[in-house]
Amino acid sequence: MTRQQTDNQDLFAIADLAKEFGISTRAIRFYEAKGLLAPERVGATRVFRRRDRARLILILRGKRLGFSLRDISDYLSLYDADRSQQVHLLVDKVEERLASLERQRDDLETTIAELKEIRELAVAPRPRQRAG
Amino acid sequence: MTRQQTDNQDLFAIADLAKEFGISTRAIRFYEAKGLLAPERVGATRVFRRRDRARLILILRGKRLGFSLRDISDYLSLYDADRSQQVHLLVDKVEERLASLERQRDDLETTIAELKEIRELAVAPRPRQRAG
DNA sequence: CAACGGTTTGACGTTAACGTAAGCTCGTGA
DNA sequence: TCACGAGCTTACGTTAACGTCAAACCGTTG
Repeated sequence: MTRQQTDNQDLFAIADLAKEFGISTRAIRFYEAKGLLAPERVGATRVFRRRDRARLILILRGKRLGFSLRDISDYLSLYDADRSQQVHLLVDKVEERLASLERQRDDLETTIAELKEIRELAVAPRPRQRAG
Repeated sequence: MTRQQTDNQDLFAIADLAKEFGISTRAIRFYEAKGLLAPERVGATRVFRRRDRARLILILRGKRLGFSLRDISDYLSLYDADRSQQVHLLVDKVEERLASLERQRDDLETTIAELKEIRELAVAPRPRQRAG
């Protein structure tokens, strides 16, 4: 299967996504095996739609944030929690996630501030060796 | 060796730090093996000072941010880059780090915003089933 | 003196997240 | 027709970050 071009804007081969996001096809299959993706099949061949592509974007962002695939899986379930879940249960999970993310943001801000300070100290005029 | 109490405020046993930060002594030894910590020794026993404790705090924060020990090691070297490094080299590394962290912060902000939206949607009055 | 709690150094086990290679199928172009 | 490229499954290999013993060494306390 090669790139889906003229026929349907909405269908992607596994190699399309791999190339677009700079990951391996193996990784994508792995995400499917872990339940993070669920592409359709034509015969044995995976066919990805926009929805799968969107999920993949979320997966990769989660990875950049340092989350495990397990975490990301939970996170994704918050997205497509249409109405299968009890609303208050969903909200609880979302709140929990939010709290954790905001803690992470604080850590991040602190780290950024510290690095900026290091930078300033480095470029600042440093104490000169006193003669004598 | 038990907790260093009356004698010296500045000395910690491995178990002290482990308990304080809720990690295993194994983990601490592992960090040392990876060069992230370098406690002194009294005989064979490790003795940690405030400096080591401070580094440990940075290590754990790095972990919360999803960094590998390798990354954290590089990061720590920015801190104690007294004057062993060329200033502009240090600044380059710091800038690089900063850029990466700011990208991560953007990802984080996006994620937080999305979760808040999910929360709002969940609690918002949902479209009612039309009779008829 | 003997047991106990804390520490040490191996060394092997484990989990996550893929990498890599083998072997097979299918559609297509020379 | 047949070699090629793309895809599939199965399965073993790899790295990181510890967990989990095991065996041995103090210092002290009953």
